[in-house]
Amino acid sequence: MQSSGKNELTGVKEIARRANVSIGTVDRVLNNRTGVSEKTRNTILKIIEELNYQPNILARTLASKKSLHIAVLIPSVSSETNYWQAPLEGITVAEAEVKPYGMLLEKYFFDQNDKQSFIKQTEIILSKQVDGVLMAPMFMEESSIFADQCKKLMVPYVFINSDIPGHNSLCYVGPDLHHSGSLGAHLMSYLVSGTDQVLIVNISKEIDTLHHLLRKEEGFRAYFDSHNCSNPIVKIDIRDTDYLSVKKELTKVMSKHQIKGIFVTNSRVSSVARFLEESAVKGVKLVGYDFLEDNIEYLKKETIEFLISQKPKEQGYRGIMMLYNFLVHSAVIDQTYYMPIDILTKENYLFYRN
Amino acid sequence: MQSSGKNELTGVKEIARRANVSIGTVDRVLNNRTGVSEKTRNTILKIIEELNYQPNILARTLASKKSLHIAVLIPSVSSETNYWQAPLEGITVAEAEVKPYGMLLEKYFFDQNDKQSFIKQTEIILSKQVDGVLMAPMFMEESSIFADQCKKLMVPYVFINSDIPGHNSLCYVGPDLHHSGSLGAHLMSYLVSGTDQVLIVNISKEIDTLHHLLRKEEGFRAYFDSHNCSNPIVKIDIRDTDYLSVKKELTKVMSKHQIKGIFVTNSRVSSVARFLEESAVKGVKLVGYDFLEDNIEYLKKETIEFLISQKPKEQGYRGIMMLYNFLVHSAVIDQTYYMPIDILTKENYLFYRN
DNA sequence: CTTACTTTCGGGTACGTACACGAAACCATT
DNA sequence: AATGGTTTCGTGTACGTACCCGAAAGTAAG
Repeated sequence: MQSSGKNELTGVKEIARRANVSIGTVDRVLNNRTGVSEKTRNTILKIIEELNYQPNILARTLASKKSLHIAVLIPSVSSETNYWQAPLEGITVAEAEVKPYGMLLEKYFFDQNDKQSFIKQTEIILSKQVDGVLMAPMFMEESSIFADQCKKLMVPYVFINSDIPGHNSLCYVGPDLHHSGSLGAHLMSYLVSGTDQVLIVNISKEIDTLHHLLRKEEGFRAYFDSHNCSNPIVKIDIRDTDYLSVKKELTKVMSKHQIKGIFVTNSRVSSVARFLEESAVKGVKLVGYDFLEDNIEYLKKETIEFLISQKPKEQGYRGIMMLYNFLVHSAVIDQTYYMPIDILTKENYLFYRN
Repeated sequence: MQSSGKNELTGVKEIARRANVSIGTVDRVLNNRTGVSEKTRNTILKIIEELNYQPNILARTLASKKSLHIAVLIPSVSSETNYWQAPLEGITVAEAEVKPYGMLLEKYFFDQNDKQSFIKQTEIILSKQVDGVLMAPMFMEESSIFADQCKKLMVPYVFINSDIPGHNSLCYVGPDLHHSGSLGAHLMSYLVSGTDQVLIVNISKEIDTLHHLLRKEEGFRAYFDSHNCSNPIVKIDIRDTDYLSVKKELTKVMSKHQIKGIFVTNSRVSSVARFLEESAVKGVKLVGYDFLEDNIEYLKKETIEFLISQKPKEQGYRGIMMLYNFLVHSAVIDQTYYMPIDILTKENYLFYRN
């Protein structure tokens, strides 16, 4: 430890000295409060400019007994899928990091299969006084309405995991779904040969979330088109997420077609893997999504060839940090923060960081 | 903004009140300074325990006019390779982040091809009074000596990008070279068929850095062994890094063997790609390392099939943050922080974050 | 020129911690 | 008991900013 360079003439005190006023007046200018004549305000402003004054955040948040309240609105971790565990963890890490700097998080969870639960939570949030919102806009319509209400209250909000374009959120943190699907297709192209049939599987109960899956499907098809692969592509939507339903649908389609590769557009890929294993199907290559325990098991056993993951934990972390940097450091925020599209294999999954 | 929950009875003042002493005494205990009787020290310690007291970092660094001085010792960004640009960027980002909290970085660069320049810089660092060191231990011997000197001075040091095991550094931040090589092999196995010959290329001038490349080669071979791939593996070391030398060596080996896949163990893969293109060789699949502009160009043109990258920028960022968390938050640091092993393709490189 | 009222500003205290200085208490010698 | 020395502790000030209160200056009306 060494003593720092000292005698750097900076801070409100120096500004006050130069402007020949008290620090109180400088303070009023800085926090643009009333009670300063236009003349002195200008001289002070000029001096601030000259000095390139940067307020000391430490002292600021120490002196200010205010806290920033952030509402977090994401799906609950259901027994059906624990995908949202990861973003929640990222949010919790961020929480610990920003807490000493005066940011408090309040978490609200909703049921992915129940729009009403979402609406109810938004009402609660609106009744409180919050300074920012981090949300997963799963339900298009309802999320739009809530976002608009936030905008009216001048409360910045960040979308996470999936986007609703056109609703100028402070930022979107999440995957580029189209390219994500294209990458799936690229990987698949290594696994099948020119004439093999390929199956796309969408497994989702809610129409709203299905919409996101369709963007991946588009990307997938786009790759095969632009690389003039002539593989026939079959596609099914499975609207019941339990294993038996999945099994039934897959059995049907697999008997009808000679499928050599399957692309599952979300984390439910483990159900498909289970099906392949149980029915002892050989030679079918599987590509799917997300670093979940179930999926990794099948990756290890090489039932799943590739998993694509988009750093769900970091999505949560970044989302909070965006709000933090905006509200505390008044930083300029990019409108979209696309997550990297990560490829997981048997060899590298051990080193993966969500 | 809302006012926070207030009247939380915490802080030195509360401790002092409960222990019936002044805050000065509490302060002495907290910073374990001398001048406190064993008895009162124990009562204060107990109260601190009970309250689960966490010192306010803001107030602490505000009141303390000390700064932490960190020395950063990494290769300079040469014209030959700008790999170290990325870690430097990460370090710079971290610098901006920790500066308001009283941490100052001093950067020292050395020439990768000149051990003397490394030694000279370590001497300068030792002559200054620093509180921590982040270094790339490229030269085995010299790095060991420097690390030992740091240890003697009780200065924590973090290794970045490559490790020297057995030198209990505070932490190693970087890739697991063996697994990295295995992944290269896995990817290669998709690109060649059972009997094709595969070429491993090490391009490096310095023996010391060559050592790291050998760890990747081991991993590569290990994969082929454990998956009983019978592909014949050829290997060359190229000790001159300029293009003409690379071209000469490659021409020789390619004419002698029927090579179908090439694995380049570091970022020099673009030289090999250039060779393939200029000599109009077709049907040879190329896998190599690092998200560098030259490499990406060839990835786009599909001359390079896969690039493996290990977040060089984040390595720099994490390295600094390790020291920050250790020195400022006195956090417990894991001994190794392996970076994820990322796979880059034509489809996903756009979204890659170093 | 008062009086009353508004605008503009300075001084003081507080946030939670670090650290220097000096006061009080303790102990051991004469 | 008086002296000197050491250990133990309390008080005060500082870090850079926020915010309150009241003083000074300015303005308008009588």
